[in-house]
Amino acid sequence: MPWRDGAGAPWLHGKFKGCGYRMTMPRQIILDVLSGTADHLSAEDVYHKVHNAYPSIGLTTVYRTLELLVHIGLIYKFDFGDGRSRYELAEGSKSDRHHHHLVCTGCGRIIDYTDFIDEEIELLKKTEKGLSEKYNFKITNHLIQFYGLCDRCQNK
Amino acid sequence: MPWRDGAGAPWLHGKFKGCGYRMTMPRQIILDVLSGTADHLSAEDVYHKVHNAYPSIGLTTVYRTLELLVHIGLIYKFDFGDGRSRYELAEGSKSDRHHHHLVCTGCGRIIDYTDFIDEEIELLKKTEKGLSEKYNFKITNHLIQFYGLCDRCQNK
DNA sequence: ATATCTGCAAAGACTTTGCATGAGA
DNA sequence: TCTCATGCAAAGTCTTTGCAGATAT
Repeated sequence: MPWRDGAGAPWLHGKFKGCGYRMTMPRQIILDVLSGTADHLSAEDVYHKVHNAYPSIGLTTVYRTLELLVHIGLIYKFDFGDGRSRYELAEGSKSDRHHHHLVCTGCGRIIDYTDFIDEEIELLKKTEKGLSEKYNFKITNHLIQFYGLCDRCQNK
Repeated sequence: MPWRDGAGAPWLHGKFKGCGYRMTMPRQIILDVLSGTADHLSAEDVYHKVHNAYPSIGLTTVYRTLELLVHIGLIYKFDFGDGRSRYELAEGSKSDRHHHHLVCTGCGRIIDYTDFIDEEIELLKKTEKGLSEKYNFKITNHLIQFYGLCDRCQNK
């Protein structure tokens, strides 16, 4: 069976094979789904979207693939406090800018922002360096989120 | 039954009553436990510690009390990625400085740090102001965490 | 006195695991 | 061919809910 013309098909094969993993239909389609949305999908969201193109897929496979993709570094896993994990493509995969999140504690809406990112990055670099030295802690990642009420939820 | 000489007994009564809640033994002891540790306890951690002083307490009450304390703003709830929520006293309660966390993805160890906090706060204020205006988003809280490997886990 | 709080048991929600079948390289 | 991946079902974990009895004010 030929590969679908998925978003990241060409170089993803290499990425998978290089790590000793096989490129399969479910994996391809899950990546397509993640590439094709700007939302922050939960495992079940992904499952439902994938189901359209590939009805026989199981939720287990979705979980296992997402875990794998996080491990490879192709996607990020987030917790926004609503009890389920959410996933989004890592920057390298798309022409996505590095961003952080505004989380509405009223309705759960997530807003991506890139404002002040340059200054943020600068401070983060400095902080990472300082913390690495002081605590001998090898920093690989960071998380910044703001919580509050979105415009809709303020008027209630 | 007289009140225990708990850490925050005096002013907490007021805080509870002012919000229409009753100050009970379980609540008092849970607060004592949270005040008496620098760790980031899970609900079950709290349950076990409270159990020593008050064996009849139920895990349900711990969950309900923690939720209440978060709601009142006396404690913060965190997710460090290990599947369970963790709690720590808010700054006002103790003479605790505002801090953020280093999370070791190897062993789950949490390190509090206060380095660069002043610069961080400054940038955060600026960012909060900018984001509030741009997205009409009323920011109430923020979260900053660094992930990586602690000294022990790097040598494995 | 009475509205709130508690503990137990059961249910709920999300995620992981075991295992036989199926599919990629 | 032979290992890796999948799907189903079942189990696992953390957390929430329902309800009768206990408790604070």
